[in-house]
Amino acid sequence: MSRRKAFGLDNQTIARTLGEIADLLEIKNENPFKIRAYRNGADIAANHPHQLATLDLPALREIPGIGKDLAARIREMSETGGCAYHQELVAEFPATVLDLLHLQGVGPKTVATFYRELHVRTIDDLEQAAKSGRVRALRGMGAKKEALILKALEERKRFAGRHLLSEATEAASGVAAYLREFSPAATIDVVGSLRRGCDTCGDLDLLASGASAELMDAFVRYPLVERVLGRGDTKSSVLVRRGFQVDLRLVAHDSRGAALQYFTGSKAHNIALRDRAIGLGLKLNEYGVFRLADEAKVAGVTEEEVYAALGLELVPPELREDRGEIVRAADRSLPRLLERTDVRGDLHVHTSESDGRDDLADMLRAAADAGLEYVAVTDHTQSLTMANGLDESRALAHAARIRALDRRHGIRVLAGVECDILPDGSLDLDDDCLAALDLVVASVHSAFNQDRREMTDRFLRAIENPHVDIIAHPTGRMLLKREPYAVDIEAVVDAAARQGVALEINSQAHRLDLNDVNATLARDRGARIVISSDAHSRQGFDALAWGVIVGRRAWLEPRHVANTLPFDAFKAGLRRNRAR
DNA sequence: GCCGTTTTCGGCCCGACTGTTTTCAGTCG
Repeated sequence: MSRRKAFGLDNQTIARTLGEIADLLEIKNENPFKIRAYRNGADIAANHPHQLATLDLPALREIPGIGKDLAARIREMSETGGCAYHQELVAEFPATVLDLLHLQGVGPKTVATFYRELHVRTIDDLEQAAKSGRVRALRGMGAKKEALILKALEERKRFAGRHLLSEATEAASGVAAYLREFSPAATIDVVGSLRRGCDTCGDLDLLASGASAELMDAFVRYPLVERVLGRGDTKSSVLVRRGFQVDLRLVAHDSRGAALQYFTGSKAHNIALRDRAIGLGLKLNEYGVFRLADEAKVAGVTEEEVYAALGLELVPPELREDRGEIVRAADRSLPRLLERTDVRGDLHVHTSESDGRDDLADMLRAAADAGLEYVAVTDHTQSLTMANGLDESRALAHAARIRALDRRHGIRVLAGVECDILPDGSLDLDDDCLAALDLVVASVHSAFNQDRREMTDRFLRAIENPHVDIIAHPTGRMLLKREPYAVDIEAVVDAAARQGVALEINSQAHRLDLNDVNATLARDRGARIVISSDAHSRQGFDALAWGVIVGRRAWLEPRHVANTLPFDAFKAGLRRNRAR
């Protein structure tokens, strides 16, 4: 297989361009279905497990949602690095107006008006226009709208919008607990992208079923509320401390199932579901499933019943992305998704010997308390001096201490290291040392700015080292902070599959790396996958829950994840222990 | 712009809230 990638054009870049075309068409007030087609195309590109730039025209057109035009645009981008249609649109509306779309309460129509009437091109232009009272003078606007825009501009500066899954979960739990206390008879559910387990969340969606109207008053009076964005009888939105937008919807008890389904999304999943409903002579909304013929309600109390009315088995929330789950639900062949309790071992754990907070014995006890059957202790190596990384002699001495504690705290142990992959792809400890350990996790912590070729070769060389068992956090992304390294993940996955090296889903909430899409790719290409906590303290094992969610979003079953195996079977399956 | 076992034309998911509108457009999810 050729690894040459024209312009190194990745799916995210294609997705961004298609998304911008959709935004610009929206500002132009184009055909909404054309806009949807581009939006859908962007979504497909962002979530496609294989590099679209490597596909030819017929292969692109085989992807549902990619037709003649989109396929041609993707090919054009792959070959030239640009897209004439996109440039044409940018000539009409400067790309900077797209920033305006991200402001709360500002949509494409408003952006078009600002640009046409006030020549607003940038966020700063808009701020000046609003401050000088020019916004309120526009037709359809007023003093209130102008004040709202100034507020949105201020908030944009304060809150950059998105939140880690872990933080969002914590914030949502707080609001939900408050609402449950106020209205014990109601059922409070967390829905939206949080329920689907997305790695970051823009806002938090809560659903209250069977609550009295007073719950809405209680909601907008939640002590952490900083601002009420909207207040209605059945729907309200607030901003709470630390920049979380929280939306609450109220429905009757007998619509809970339909509302859970509706507000969990995703949008693409719901559209596909409603389409299916229509085909069955039914209508699906947040209140239930209804016969089109006579409006009779046929389901809505539980989610199971809603899916059943559509001839489907219940789809786990993590799969609701319109990535084939509906067909599988119709066949009753959805996977038996991984669960936290399936994970028996943790293969990436730090102690105070390097940069962990707790000592070896405490970490082993905590791992046992977390219900684990085995744990690999993998402290950093010497090139990470600020983490007090181990050289060969310390690594071997540490390994002896680790092995001495095997079974001592009710848990089996493996003596390992998290060995740095140096910029040239060689490893940070010599081969004799690595060979003397039970397990070697290898990862990149330096020279992040290497180009795609160098970084990819660096990983490939590390994978070729026979002492490497696992590659940790393979793309190096830091959610909301740092993009992934420029690396050809497909090439890394293929090499790992060939060499029997496992790829890690790192469970740290700011990493979640591999992500769901890449984990699916790894599974498809036959690479071994492990889910590890990267714990740096006794509490760090809790993070495994996040990694499991990523695995679920990647459709992983227990059999796809090596550390669901019992200790002996896992150990025997390690690359170093297999006859080659 | 995409799609098709009744279709190559004519469809394409649905509802709540806000502000400025005297009946509705825009935004959001």
